Amino acid sequence: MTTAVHRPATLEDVARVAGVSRSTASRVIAGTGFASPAAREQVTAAVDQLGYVPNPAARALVRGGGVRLVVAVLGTSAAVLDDPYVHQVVGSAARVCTPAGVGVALHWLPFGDPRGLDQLDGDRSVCGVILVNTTEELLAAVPLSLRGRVVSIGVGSATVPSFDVDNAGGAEAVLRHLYASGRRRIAMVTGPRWLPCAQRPVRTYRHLMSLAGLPERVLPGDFTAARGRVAAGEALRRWPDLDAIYAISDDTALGVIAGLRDAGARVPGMSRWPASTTSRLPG
Amino acid sequence: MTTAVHRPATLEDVARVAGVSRSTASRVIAGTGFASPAAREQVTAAVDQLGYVPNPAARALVRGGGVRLVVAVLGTSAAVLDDPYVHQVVGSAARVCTPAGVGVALHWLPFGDPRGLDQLDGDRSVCGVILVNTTEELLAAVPLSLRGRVVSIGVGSATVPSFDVDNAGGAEAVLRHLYASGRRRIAMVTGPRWLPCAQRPVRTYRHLMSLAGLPERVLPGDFTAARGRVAAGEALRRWPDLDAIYAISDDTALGVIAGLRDAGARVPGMSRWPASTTSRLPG
DNA sequence: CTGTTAGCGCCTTCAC
DNA sequence: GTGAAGGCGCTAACAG
Repeated sequence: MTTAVHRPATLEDVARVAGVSRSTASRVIAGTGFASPAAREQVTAAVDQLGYVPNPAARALVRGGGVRLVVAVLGTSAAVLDDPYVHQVVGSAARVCTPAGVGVALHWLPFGDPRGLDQLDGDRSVCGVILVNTTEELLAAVPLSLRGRVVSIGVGSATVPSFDVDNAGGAEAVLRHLYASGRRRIAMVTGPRWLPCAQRPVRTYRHLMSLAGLPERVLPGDFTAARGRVAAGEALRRWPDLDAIYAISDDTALGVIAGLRDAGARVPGMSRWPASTTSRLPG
Repeated sequence: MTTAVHRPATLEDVARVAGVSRSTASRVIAGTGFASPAAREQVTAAVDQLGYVPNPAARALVRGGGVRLVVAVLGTSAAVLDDPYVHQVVGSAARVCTPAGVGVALHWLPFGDPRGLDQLDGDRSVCGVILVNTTEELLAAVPLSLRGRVVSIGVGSATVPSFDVDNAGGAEAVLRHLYASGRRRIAMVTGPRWLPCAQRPVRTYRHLMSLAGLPERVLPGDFTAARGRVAAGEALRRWPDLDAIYAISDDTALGVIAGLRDAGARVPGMSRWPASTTSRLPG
């Protein structure tokens, strides 16, 4: 029955209501240190009577921990931050961090400018960093004081642990599928040249094509739909007999599909259709 | 040339190096209050000599502001937090909040349980809330002390401002496109029944179908791919002459495509093909 | 214009 | 077992 303006409860309030000191309240709430069953009882009662929620900011301040996990994405422009893949990383991170009172931030690391990371390690509110689109150069630019708080998706190093999805396996599955459905003239739109972990699917592609005695047709991409669209046109021009395009990243694949439609090709199938049949939105 | 362990610089350090007091340093850094050009100069020099970054947690603590923006998603299960749409909201929010030192958190609001919001308003570290999948009930459950810090995507109220995309317009564009490409037996897989803003495209669909003298074929969906897949099968069973399915949400659309392929239908086109031609992954 | 003085909410030694 | 005291890094009044 709070009558006044509902000011969020503080530890002080809890302690007062529970009839104990702040220290005791803190101990039972943080679950650290000793407390008599009686005190414990009082405090927990007070907590949910007041709807008390510890303030992560204050907690982080005194503990020296941070309140933000940074997803740092290397790219040639800030547009990388709009990539669905990045969004998925951020979303998953947010979900995991929320119960711990940790928020997620999104940083663009300009390609070729290692100072971005220096800024992060001067920030006491950062408790961890996830590197996306990691290169060897980026790994080398990780400040010492950030070690132990950084992980990488893709390539890692002795001081930066890494994890990744099975790029090669995925590529193999897709290509075997295309082969099984009869495709024999398969082009590939790659990821950026400078990204190490994007080379794995390319190697797999080259390997499988050579195994099957099929021609290698590689077009450089950059994970964007725009590039996929253009690449599709190039592919059709260079290799008119194409019967499949393997594009890395969902965005690129959608761009490729758009590009194929632009050119009047049918997807799936890649056989041309009469231009007049091409659907278009009403003006 | 720091030799010792690189402890992140504090305002105190900056003030000492600049030869001024903490207050002065604070003023020029926060850009608030007066400061002589000379002092300003000293301080900024010290700042980037030390690589100083203000601590958002400490700042939030004293200012009474928060350090986290919460994206709160209403849904029947925690799985809603994995939705690509939610990820996009979180990603965009993170991008915007990062420069302000604000992190993003992701909360699931169990459908029919309004207490989730109460917890948020007891949390001093929360500076704002974005409601996703908002219903009237949810709007009514927004605590008074949260007013002014909450916005909604979709429906809003007198105290909760809202914004939204043009659902109806999007639906109309898609349906006109299908019509223009010759489709006349178009089914629709909807969003959840309980979500107000998901009803708009349904109304548009019904309206346009009746305008064109076409049959209404509506199947309930829930934004998931799984439901889309099942719905596609149902649609084919109930209306074997179908020549298009309009699905709301990308996930649902992908599920529908998968369901159509399960049933041996061709996409795009929706004409059946010989089952033997159906591609499948190699074991 | 600048420095001094109080805290923000919480945790963590310390005595008791 | 418990309380009192100090401080995390920063800003917002105040005096000078």
